[in-house]
Amino acid sequence: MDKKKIIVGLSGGVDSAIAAYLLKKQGYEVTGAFMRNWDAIANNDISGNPTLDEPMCPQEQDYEDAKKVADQLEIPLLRVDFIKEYWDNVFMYFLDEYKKGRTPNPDIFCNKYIKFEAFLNWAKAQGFDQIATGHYAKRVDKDGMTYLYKSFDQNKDQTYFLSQLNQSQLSASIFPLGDIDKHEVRAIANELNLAVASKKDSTGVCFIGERHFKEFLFNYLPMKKGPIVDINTDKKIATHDGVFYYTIGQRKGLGIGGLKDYPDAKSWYVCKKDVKQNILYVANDENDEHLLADSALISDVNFNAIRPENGQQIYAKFRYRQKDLGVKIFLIDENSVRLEFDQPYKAITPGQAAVFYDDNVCLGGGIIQEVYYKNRKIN
RNA sequence: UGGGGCAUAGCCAAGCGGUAAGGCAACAGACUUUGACUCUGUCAUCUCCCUAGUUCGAAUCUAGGUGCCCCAG
Repeated sequence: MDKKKIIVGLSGGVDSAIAAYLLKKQGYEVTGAFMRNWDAIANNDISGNPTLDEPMCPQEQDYEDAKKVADQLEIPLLRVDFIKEYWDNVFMYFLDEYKKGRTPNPDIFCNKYIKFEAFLNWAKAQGFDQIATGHYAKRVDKDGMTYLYKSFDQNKDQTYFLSQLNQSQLSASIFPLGDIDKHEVRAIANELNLAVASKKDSTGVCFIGERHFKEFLFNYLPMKKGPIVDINTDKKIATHDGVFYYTIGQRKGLGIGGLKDYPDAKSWYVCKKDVKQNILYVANDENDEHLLADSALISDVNFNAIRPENGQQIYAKFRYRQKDLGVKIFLIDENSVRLEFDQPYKAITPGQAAVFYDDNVCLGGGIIQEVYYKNRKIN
């Protein structure tokens, strides 16, 4: 039997490097691919971009690192761009959501449309059997289905970002890091003497990078000042730069401090956005009732493998790196569900992903559409 | 132009003669492949509106300015 031909997305980081190494060790015929999906200059990513003035743009630096890794592992490295696809399928969506006053999660769409669609299709066309990535996630084949499980390293688990993948995407993918933790990844990289063994984990929007977020959005969304209103008194207490720059539960960046009428003032938190009237509502207590929700309507629902039962008790994650929270799931139709929370949860934000779990099984996920508290829609 | 009150960091605010609390904001770092939250750290030193004085020593007392507020006109 021929060796399976695998192409690994090499980002220039340590995770994908070790993913490639493990596959090679397992006997696959491994090729690396470096993807570039964001052109800062062409995409007008100017304000809030800390790396504009650097002699080598960060993607080229990452490419150099990926090249070093490929050379050390003795695998070929291909290069491919999906700049247009990224702009059309991820970034436009991202901006549209912001314009609606919601808080999108671009990386979930990046996986759905770029890494596991554009890239996957490209790889197949190049004659590869499967693609692999350095995601911390586990693929489990059982009963003729391909399931997505949380990674062994619970702290790094990235199934949240993979929740929109379907059967054909999952079955064409390999996640070599599913059974080891980050320390081990670093340790292997050190043993191999990899150039990127100690490279800092990358953060920020995938393929774009770290940005001063509000300034980054200034590039694409016009500033539009309006009132910040105390939701408990309905009084204007400050001015904002445009409701879409803020997200529910946000504390930093409001610039509200030391108000005469609030001698015991604590920190202020965003609890509601009125896009139409351009009003930002805030509450003066991190435990304010206006931050709570007890049920939500989830749209764009995808189940990775099987559909849960109607009314089943499961867990949901409403933000990456947030604890799994107990919910009951009610199936409404093919693409939407309603979640009833075991108890009120804080800062549930429309536009963000709700990802469903049954213990370690990632069932799938969707986009938070409407949020309710005590049967009243609060967004 | 009579009386009273107040002037402390970006904002709110302690201090009442002994060598500038605290909170919010901001900034930095940690955490993090969204965006938040969270945690840690920094943040008044010819300084407490200005000037002069009393005192060993004043943000704190005195006098005079300046500005703002309230009451009465």
